[in-house]
Amino acid sequence: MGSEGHADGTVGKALNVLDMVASHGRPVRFSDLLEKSPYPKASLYRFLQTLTHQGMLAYDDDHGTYALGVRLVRLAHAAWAQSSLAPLARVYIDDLAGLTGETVHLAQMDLGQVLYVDKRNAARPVEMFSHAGKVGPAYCTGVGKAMLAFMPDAAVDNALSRQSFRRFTEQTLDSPAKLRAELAVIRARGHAFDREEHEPGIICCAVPILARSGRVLGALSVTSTTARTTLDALEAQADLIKTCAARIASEAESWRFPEQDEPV
Amino acid sequence: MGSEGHADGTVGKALNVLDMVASHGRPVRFSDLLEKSPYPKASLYRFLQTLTHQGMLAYDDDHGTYALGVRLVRLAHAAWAQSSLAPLARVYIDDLAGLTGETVHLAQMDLGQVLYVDKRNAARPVEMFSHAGKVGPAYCTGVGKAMLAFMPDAAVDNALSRQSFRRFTEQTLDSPAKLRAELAVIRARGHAFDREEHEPGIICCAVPILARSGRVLGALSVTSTTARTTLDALEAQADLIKTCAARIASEAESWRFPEQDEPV
DNA sequence: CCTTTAGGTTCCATTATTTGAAACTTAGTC
DNA sequence: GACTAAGTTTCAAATAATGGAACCTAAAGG
Repeated sequence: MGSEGHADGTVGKALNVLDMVASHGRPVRFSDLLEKSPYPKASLYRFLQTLTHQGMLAYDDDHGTYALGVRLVRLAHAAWAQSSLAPLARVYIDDLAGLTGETVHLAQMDLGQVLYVDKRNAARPVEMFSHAGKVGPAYCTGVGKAMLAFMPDAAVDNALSRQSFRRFTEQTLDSPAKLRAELAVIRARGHAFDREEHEPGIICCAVPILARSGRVLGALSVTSTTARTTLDALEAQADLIKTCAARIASEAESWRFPEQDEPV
Repeated sequence: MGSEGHADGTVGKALNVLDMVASHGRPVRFSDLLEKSPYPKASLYRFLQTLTHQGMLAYDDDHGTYALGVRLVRLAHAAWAQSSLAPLARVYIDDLAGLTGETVHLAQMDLGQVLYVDKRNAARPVEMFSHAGKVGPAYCTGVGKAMLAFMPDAAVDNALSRQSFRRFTEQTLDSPAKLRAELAVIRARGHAFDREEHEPGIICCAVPILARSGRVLGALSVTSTTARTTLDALEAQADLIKTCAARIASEAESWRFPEQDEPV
């Protein structure tokens, strides 16, 4: 929430307003926004007008509320298709989910947060859009730690400065120092664990997806519950996950973006 | 496509640039954009800088290309969750897919185009994000015609002015007159068909999702192939689909739901 | 080794847009 | 019918956007 960095120019301010609507989570009234907003009434009003007219927001006449507009859904489809690993990783993830019989997550780093871009749930299929686009903390998730462990120092510093280090469970690493120690271990070992650090009973084994250059492209994890398996059993799958990650990385290197295809 | 609305203000122009990047379909170089752009070099440059700095675009240093940024994926998740029918329709769509054993689409109208917001594919599950966010023509799809048939005249006029009326198949209704005649029939009958008007072999039966006020919230369709079934067989399911649509509408009423039509 | 060229970036005086206090208009209350 | 809260419009002043041209920089050509 309270994010608002330096809104550069009018566009930045307008996008900031967009975020304010998004972060509210449900349709929001003008006056509610006005309270949270750093902008004067008239300015906020005009931003909302513009964004609505542009289809980025939708205004509900009956309730007098603003919500995010469908144009965003359309843009996001393109964003997901053209700038996430998900499309090219799909077949490999399917394989991995099939082989392990567990839930597989594909994530990327976004401003110090983990952004889930794809998911395969062996048990219940579908439910995907509900997870793609979702964000989580980097410091207490397997994918987050796997990516941090292989990022350049400057990027790690930046990312760590954005972590809350809130203690979700007994196991949560609740300080930069503890996390940095763990990252060293992960870098040496090549894979990360989530030892119920984010949610009780949820464990995972995660590996980074690395370009040949060493750049972190994303991370891949196999997730399960303590009721069903153990960390050791998950670690036994580590090589399998690494192989899958390597395939995705290799695919990403040679990726040529497809010509605009036929719609629908 | 030819996105050319009147860009109001700086924000509108910046969003137009965003669309230009999106419509290119793959990472695009500055000079490629410059050719398509109505803006002078320096202005385009600054828009790209701003959007990149804002996370709406991502710049690839290695290739010197711009692509849509992950911030959009995050925003879209929120948009989808708070302003589409999909979240509240999910359970009903699952039912319908189970009962019919066919592919079910949930769509909404967006600037004269059909925007698919959810999908259940009985045969192959998943593959969802790849369809949610996708757009299609309104004049030759079942969901598109179902919505048009129940929209107010002004909105229909507006939507029709945006249709290409390209002939995808022998059956495509290729003029406003033919379409308007069909819409009258659909309004009287309560459901629409796609008689292989968009893709050969693909047929569907679609119904609008209407608020109590009569406002069109979206549309629901059951899709199949001529190889597997017939229009008559699909029509036999019409009441089932209508019931499902009614349930979704009723669910939507009790939720605060933003209006999303009224372009320009 | 020295052009030339193309793709990209920056400058800066001019111009158009944004700004925001205040006035105004509803729609709802007491 | 006066009072209030919520939303909308106005307008001169302040600010940001504009875009032609100059400027880089790296690679291609002579």
